[in-house]
Amino acid sequence: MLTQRRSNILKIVVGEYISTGLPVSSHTIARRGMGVSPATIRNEMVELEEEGYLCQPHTSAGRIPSDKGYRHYIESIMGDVQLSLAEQRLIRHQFHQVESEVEEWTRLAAAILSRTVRNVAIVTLPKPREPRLKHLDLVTLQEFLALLVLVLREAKLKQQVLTLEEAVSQEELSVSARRLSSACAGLTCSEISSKGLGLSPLEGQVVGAVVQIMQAEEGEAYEEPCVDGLHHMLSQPEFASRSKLAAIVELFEQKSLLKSLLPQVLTGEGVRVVIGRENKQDVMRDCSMVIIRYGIPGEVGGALGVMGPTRMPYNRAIPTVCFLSLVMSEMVGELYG
Amino acid sequence: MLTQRRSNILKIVVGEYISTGLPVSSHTIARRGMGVSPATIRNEMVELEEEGYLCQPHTSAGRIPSDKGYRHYIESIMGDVQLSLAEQRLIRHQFHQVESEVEEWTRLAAAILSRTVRNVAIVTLPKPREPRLKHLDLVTLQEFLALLVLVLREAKLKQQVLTLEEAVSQEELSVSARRLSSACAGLTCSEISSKGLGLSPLEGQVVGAVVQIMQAEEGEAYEEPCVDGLHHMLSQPEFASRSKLAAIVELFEQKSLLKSLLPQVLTGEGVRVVIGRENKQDVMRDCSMVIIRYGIPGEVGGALGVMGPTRMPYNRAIPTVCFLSLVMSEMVGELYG
DNA sequence: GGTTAGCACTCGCAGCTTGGGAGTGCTAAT
DNA sequence: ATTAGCACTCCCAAGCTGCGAGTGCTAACC
Repeated sequence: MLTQRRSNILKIVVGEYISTGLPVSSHTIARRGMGVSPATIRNEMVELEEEGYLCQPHTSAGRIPSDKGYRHYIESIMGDVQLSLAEQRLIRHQFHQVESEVEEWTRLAAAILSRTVRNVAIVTLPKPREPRLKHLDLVTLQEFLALLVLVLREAKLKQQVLTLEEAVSQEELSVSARRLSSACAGLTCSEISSKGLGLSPLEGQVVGAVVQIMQAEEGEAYEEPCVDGLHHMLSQPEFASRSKLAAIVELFEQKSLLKSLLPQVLTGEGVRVVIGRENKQDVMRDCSMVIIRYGIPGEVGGALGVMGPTRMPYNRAIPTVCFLSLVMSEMVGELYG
Repeated sequence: MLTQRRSNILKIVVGEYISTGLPVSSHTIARRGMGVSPATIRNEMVELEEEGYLCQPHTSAGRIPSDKGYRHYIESIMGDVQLSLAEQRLIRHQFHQVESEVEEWTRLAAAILSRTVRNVAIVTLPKPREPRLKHLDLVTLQEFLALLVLVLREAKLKQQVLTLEEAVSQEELSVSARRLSSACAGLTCSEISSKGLGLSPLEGQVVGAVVQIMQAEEGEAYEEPCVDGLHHMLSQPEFASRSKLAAIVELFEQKSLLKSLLPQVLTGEGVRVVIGRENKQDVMRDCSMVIIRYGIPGEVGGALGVMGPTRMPYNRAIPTVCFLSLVMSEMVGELYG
């Protein structure tokens, strides 16, 4: 356990380094109002370094926090920071101004998050545990072409163009659509496929397509998430080197970070902070993520979070992420009942 | 008009500079098999520089093409390059492997384009001149919540959640939906709003929402386009400086380049190349774009193109962009009849 | 013992110098 | 018109240097 004074020093180092990006000297700390001289602080810093909370970029430079230092700062020093009420109101207000469309919410959440934390925000669409069909419809496009429209339980639309065996009128399509819609409403993909229905060839084709779409939906981990604020991250000095920068941009373009971001956040509730080398990927060893789930547990949910250099304003990121999760959960809750 | 020899020299300078990124010396040109000595070439290069086709980064460096040099290369020297038949087949094959969904096509086109040209590809979704309603449907979500689903002429879906005045059963919703759907099918936004229909309050609300959505659709220039391959551009040496790089990334994140990209390409058919300072935006004064329309003129269409440093492989970019436009036009044509 | 002033020492960094090399422009000869 | 020869320019990387920030150590102090 750290003494009170060391804890204070660590706090100042983290705070100062996060805001300036420069190694923090004993003088700076002394000026930030501990009642002792730089020399004393230096002695303490040696201890902090030996215990692994701080490190030096090189001899005769100031100290910067290590991953362990950040961790301790977040867990034991920072405390339970909250967004101010004014900020909370502002965010709520912005959400109420936007039309009630899920995709808009995620975009808005990403925009707010990236702006307040000045780093990259990632927000996935909410995904239900198991998609259920709500409604289906068929619309003729051309003689042999029809559009199959699915509405899933969570007000989510899917579409597919079907090439028909023979010309079918809109009338006939509507009849089939109505029949299938009422037969399959509320069912999951497997329930639909196992259900024996007396089917016409057309209906068989439609059901086949429905099952295929829903299976795909079920299998897919998440949709492509909404990403915003990449430029914030790229302008950080830690990405001065071309290679790091290219790696990060590529990471975001391929969206392959989903594969790693989501499994991490899926375990457990509450906000999760992954710092530096705790990340699985090597490219992210100088990055941190603050991520959280939102939605209704066991029902429908998504993930949102912010990513940036380890030198990230955690005391802004964590409360913002938490609050956005809360708001998004409420909005999703309202929609899905 | 340029003499044959100067034209040859320009051709070599452009080709060489595009592939290496280094100023091209008279020796290099001489080696690339003109039958004359470097000294002769130097004399010619002085002329070319005076006429504005070449420039020198500094005295005693080789020459690089100016914007005018690139322009002349593209218009008079490069000729009418085509993608090889093998490449054409490969691209066609990839398009046929993907499901028949417009969004997939644009994504695929962007992926192919960015990969072959090794620069940023931008592909918009096709947008019809004037949206027409094809079909609408209403689905209950909760007691006072219904989902309005619109199918527009081009197999495009729109959705909106409606908060109802009173509880309405799915039965009633379906009846209204059917009524409105057949009444409004094939109409444009203004035709719908001017049409006097005997409407229940519910139907009034629905029509209001329909008109609003369609107006928005009509007003919106383009949807957010599909962008791919940003990392290619960022790894080019011309974006070594942080400020340029940040400006470019921001440009793409804000998607504000739409406002300039699209008006440019909307005028006139055929491929359009915008080189360096010909670009309106200052950030793009070292960039070129190769852009083109696709779709059915006057009916439905989008834009696609590639953007990169002025030192761009135009002899790849132009044929690829043209061919993709052709393929996309065919696919759109098949769908929209 | 904890604290602190003083001081020597370390190290990065920015600025300067320097030598080499690539490439040009000019001139005179072919 | 072409070209060899040559002086000249200028970039660039490498090496050097002085400066300043910051440390660690030691000895004195409370």
